[in-house]
Amino acid sequence: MTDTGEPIDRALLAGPAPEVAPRLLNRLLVSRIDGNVILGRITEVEAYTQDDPASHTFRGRTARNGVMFGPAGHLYVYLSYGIHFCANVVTGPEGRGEAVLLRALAIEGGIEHARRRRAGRPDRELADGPGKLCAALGIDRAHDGLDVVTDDGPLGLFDDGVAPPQSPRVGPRIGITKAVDTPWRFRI
DNA sequence: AAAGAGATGGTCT
DNA sequence: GACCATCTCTTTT
Repeated sequence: MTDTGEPIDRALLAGPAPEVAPRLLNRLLVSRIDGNVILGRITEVEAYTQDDPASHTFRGRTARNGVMFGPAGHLYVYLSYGIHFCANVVTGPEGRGEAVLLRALAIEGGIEHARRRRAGRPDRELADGPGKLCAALGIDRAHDGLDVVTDDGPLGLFDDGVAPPQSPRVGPRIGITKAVDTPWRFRI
């Protein structure tokens, strides 16, 4: 089995999303969906909190966003623009309604499976967007609520010893219309 | 290289 | 019935 290190510490995810987000850079997201093992290193993320007008949780709990109010370390998956799935890692204390959107990955293992799921695209475009990374790894709404801080699920977050960047590139988030100046986007 | 527009469906008002 | 935490393809510079 590939050396992916160990699952990341759930306690690390219990902090505020804007603090957790940059620490997820360079972690490994491992997919075993449909029996295909794919490793992706996280290269871009965004933080969303409950006080944040751009967040799905800003107006309170609904059927869709319920997972974001649950315990840290679970995955919040939603359908974007009726076409693409987007995946978030829930952060903060239970009841708080915040998460980190996974925006981009560098595929480091099982790339042949990612290529098949993203047929016709060059390697650098396999997972360089939130919808694209879900397509490449096979993530869909069946995975909403899944615990990703475990070493034996279909999806897992791992720390293989590569440190997060000391000075990630920080800037405003993408594709939103509210709180457009809040600098909660982090990338390598 | 940049800009524009259509696709497409669930969620919430 | 409006509004999207997007992507891709087409058209224009």
